[in-house]
Amino acid sequence: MKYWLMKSEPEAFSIDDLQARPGQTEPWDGVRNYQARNFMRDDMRIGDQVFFYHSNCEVPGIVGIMEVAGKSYPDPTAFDPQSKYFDPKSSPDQPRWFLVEVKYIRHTRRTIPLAELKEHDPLENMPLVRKGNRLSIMPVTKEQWDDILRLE
DNA sequence: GCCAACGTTGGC
DNA sequence: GCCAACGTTGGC
Repeated sequence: MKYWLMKSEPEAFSIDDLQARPGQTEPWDGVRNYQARNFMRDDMRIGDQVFFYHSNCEVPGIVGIMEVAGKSYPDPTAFDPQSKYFDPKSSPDQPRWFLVEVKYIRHTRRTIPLAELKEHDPLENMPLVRKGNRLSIMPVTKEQWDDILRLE
């Protein structure tokens, strides 16, 4: 089993929004970055554990845990001209963007702020805490996962 | 294939 | 709201 971290702006989609879908999976759509796409398309497996991270908000940080609940498939929002994620270069025949389904597991007991993660030396190699990092989906090692949960 | 211009992300 | 960092686009 692998571990991951996925970012979302809470104004667009928050951990509370995910929780509000009990027993349902949620498609993690709208990712338009090749590296992040490749993680979803090629490396994520059902059952992988994922930190939910709130970005671009008052207190950016880890707010919960979810689980990969469905294998990857082409992101349908890329085909929809009405969608803000529409990409005319992606077609059902030759899809460019992919997503996975996720499901809610739990909130963390508190928001674990980015500022705190940055001060925690064992996490210094995480892309998340490195300057200028914009990757919205990244792998997390088992050691990092356990470390972060100890900060909870 | 280079690289300047532009757009986006996301912390602060 | 600002702006640094970075990815993408397109002219040449």
